[in-house]
Amino acid sequence: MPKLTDEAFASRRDHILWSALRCFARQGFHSTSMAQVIAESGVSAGSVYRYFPSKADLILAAGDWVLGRVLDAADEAVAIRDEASPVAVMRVVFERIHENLHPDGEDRSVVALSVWQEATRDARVAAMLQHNYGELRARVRVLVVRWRDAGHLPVSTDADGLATALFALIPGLIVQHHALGAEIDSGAAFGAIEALFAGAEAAAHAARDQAQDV
Amino acid sequence: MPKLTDEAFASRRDHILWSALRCFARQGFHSTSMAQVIAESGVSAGSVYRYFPSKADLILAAGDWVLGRVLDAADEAVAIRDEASPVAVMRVVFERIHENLHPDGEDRSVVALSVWQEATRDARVAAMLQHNYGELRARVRVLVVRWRDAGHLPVSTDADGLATALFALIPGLIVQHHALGAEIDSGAAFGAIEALFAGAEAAAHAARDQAQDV
Amino acid sequence: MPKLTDEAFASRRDHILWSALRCFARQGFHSTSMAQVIAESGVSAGSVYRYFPSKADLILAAGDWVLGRVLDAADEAVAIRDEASPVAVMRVVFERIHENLHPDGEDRSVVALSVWQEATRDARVAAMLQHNYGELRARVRVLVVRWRDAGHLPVSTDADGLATALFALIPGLIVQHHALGAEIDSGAAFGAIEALFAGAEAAAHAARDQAQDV
Amino acid sequence: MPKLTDEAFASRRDHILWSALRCFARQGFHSTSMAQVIAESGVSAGSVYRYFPSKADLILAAGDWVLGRVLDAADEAVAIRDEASPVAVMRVVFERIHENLHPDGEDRSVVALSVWQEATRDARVAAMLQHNYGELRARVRVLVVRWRDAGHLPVSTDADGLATALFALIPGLIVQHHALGAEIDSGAAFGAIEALFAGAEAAAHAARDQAQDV
DNA sequence: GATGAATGAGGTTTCATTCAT
DNA sequence: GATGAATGAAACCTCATTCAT
Repeated sequence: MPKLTDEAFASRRDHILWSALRCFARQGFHSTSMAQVIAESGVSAGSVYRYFPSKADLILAAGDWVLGRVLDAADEAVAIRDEASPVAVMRVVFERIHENLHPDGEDRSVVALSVWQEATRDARVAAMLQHNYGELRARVRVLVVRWRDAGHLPVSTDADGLATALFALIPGLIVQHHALGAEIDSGAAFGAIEALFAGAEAAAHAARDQAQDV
Repeated sequence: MPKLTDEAFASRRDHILWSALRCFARQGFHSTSMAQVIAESGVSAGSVYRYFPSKADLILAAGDWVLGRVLDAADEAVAIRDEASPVAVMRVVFERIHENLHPDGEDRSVVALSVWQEATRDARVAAMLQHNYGELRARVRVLVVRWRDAGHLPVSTDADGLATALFALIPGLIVQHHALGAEIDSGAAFGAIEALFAGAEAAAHAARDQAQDV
Repeated sequence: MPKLTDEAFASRRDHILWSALRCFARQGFHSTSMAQVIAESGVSAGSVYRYFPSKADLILAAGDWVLGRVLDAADEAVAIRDEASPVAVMRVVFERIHENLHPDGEDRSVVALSVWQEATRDARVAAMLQHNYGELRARVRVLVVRWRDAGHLPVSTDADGLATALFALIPGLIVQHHALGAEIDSGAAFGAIEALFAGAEAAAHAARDQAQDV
Repeated sequence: MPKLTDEAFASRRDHILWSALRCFARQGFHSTSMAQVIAESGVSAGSVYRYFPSKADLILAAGDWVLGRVLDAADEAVAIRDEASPVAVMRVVFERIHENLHPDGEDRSVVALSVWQEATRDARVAAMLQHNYGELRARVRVLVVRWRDAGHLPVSTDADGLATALFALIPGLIVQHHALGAEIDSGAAFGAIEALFAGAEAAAHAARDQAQDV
C-alpha cells in the first residue's frame, strides 16, 4: 500500500478515536478494554496501536477531544454574543456543549467525569485538563469583565471570583445531570442566576443614579 | 473462635475502609489493587473479603463514606445558621467538607471524582450517589426557600433553579480545584455570588417599597 | 493457607526453576514462552510470578543456577586435587560440570550458550556472568600458580595468560560439542594439553639441571 | 518494471544484510525486530522480505556471513604461514577475525554468541554452524599435523585432540572477552600456549637426540 | 475467625508477515 | 519491483477472588 494521505490518516485516526469515545462514554476509561475499542472500531489491534501508541495516548486524545469541543462551544458563544450577559452566554455554551458532544445522538459528556478522575493519575491528562480549563476559564473571565465594564455590574465586582463561580456551573451541572438525572433542569439554573444578575444590575444602576444625584 | 463483638467488627471494618480510602485518594478506584488495600491495612486478604465481599462493595462503602461526610457538613451548616444567606451557608458547607475529609491531613475530596465516574458503571454506586446528592440538594433548596420567604429574594424566585445553581458550586469548585490548582480561590467565588445576592436583595427591597408606595 | 515454611518456599521455587531450565535447555530463553514454563511446571501463572517477578528474573536465576553448578564443579576439583596438574584438574572439572548439570539425564550445558548471548542484552545477566566467570577464572589461576610454584612449570610462566588459555577450554569445548556433536572428544583435547604440559615440565627440569651444573 | 541486474540485486541484498548485522550485533537475534532492521536499512518491509523470505533466513544469512569471515581469516593465515607454529597461526587468525568483523569499527563477534545459541533452536543454523566449524577445525588440524610432521612435536602427538584444544581457544577467548571484558588478554593466552609448545618442542628434540645417541 | 498461597481469566502490547496499490 | 498499512496470533503479566490450613 502506498503512503496514506494526510486526510486518509486523519480520517482513520478519527474513526478509531470516535469508536473509543463510544466505549469510554459507556464504561469509563478503565473498564473499557482495548479489545472492546478494537471490536468497536472494526480494525485490527495493530492498526489501533499504529494510530495510538498506548491506551494512555488514546485516553489522552479522547479526553482532549471532549474538552476541545467544550472550548469550541465557548469560543463560538463568546465570539457571537457581544452584548449578552455572561449568564446568557454560559447558557448558550452549555447548550452548544451538548450539541457538539452529540453529533450522533450519543452522550459524550460523561467522558468529562472520566477525564477529571484520570487527571489525578496521569500527568499528561492533568496537563491537558489544566490547559483546556485554563483557556475556558479565561473566556469566562472575559465575559465578566466585558459585562462589568459595560456598566451592568458594579465596578467593585471581583472578576476572578465571579468567573470561578460561573465556570463552576459547567462541571456542577454536568455532575448533577449524571447524578440526579432528568429532574435537574439546567435551564432553570441559568434562569435563576440570570435573575440574580438582573437584580444586581438594577441595584447597580440605582446606586449610580443616587451617586449622580449628589 | 469466639464471635467478634459488634464493636470489634465495626472497628476492623472501619480500619479497612480508611486504609482503602487512603489508597483510593491517591490513585482512584481502578488503579488501586486489592493487594494495595490489603498491604495498607495490614490485614490478610481473607479478612478484607470477610468485611467487604468484593472490591465493588469496598468502592461503594468508600464512596458512601465520602459523600456522607459532605452531607454531614451540609446538615451541620444548615442546622446552625438559621438567618444566614444560602451562599454564606454554602461557603461554610464547603469549608466543612474539607475539614471532614481531612481528619488526618490527607485530601479525600478527590475520591468524589472517582465516585462520579464510577456511578456511570455501577448501578449501586449510581443509586448511592443519587441518594446522597438528592438529600444534599434538598438541603440547599431548603436554604433558598427559607431565604426567599424571609424576604431577601423576590417572591418570583425559582427555588429549584437557584438550588441547582448553588449546588453546582460544590462539584464545580472541586473540579476547578483539582484541574487548575491553587490559582482557584473558592472563597472569592462565594464572595462574588454573595455580592450578586446582595444586589438582588437591594433590588427586591426597592421593588417592594415601590409597590407599597402605590 | 498458613505461611509457607522456608523449605517449602525454596522447594516450590526450585521446582519452577527446574521446569524452566528444561524449557530453556530445549529452546533457549527467548523461544521459551512463559506459558510453556507454566505448563511444564504444572502450577498457575500467578504462582510462577509469585516466585519470579518477571521472565528476566527467571532467566537470571536459571543462568545463575547453571553457572553456579560450574563453579561448584571447579571448587570440588580444586579442593580435592592438591598435587594434580591444572589440566588434570580441568579435566575433572569438565566431567563434574556434566554430572552437575545432568542430575536427571537432561543436558543443561546448552543453557550456557543462552547465558552468554543474554549477557549482551541484560545488564543483570552480564553482571552475574562476570561474577561467576571471574570466580571461575580465579580458581584456574590458583591451579596454575600452585603448579608453577611446585616447579612443574618454568618460573617465567605467565600465570594470567595460561589461566586464560586453560579457562578457554571450558566454553571452547562446550561450543564445539554443541556445534560439531559427538565427533568432538574433549578427553582427547585434555590429553593433548597434558602432553604439552609434560613436555614443558621435562624441558623445565632439564633447564634447571643445566643451570645447577654450571 | 525492468528486472534487476544480478549486481544490483546482490548489492541491495548485502545492504540489508549489513543493516541487519548491525542490529544483531547490538541486541542479538531475538531482541531485534524486523521493524528495526527495516528502519536501519532504510528500505521498505516488502523489500526486505523480497530478499530474505523470513526472519529465520536473515538470521541464517547473517550467521553465515560472520562465520564465513572467521573461515576466511583461517584460510588466509593457514595459506600464508607455512613454517609457523599452529599457535602462532591461531594468534594471527584471531587477530584477522577481529579485523574482518570490524570493517567499520563495529564489533560483530558478539553475533557468534547468538549463532551458537540459535543453532540449538534452528536446524538450518545448526547445519550452517556445523559446516563452518567443521571446515575451521579441519584447518586447525592441518596446522597441527604439519607442525608435528616437521618434527616440532612428538610423533605420538594426538592431532585430533590438539586440534580440538587449539580450536577451543577461539570461542573460549571470545566468551571470556565478552564476559570479563578488558581484563582478558588474549595475546597473553597465545603467548602462554606458545611457551608450552616451545617447552614441548625442546623435550621432543631432547628425546630424539637421546634416541639417536643410543 | 484469620491467614496468605494459589488460581486463571483477561489485560495491554508487540511483531513477523502479507498484499493492495 | 517497491511500498508501507494492515493483520492477528501470541507474548508477558496482573489481580480479584478463593479456600485449605
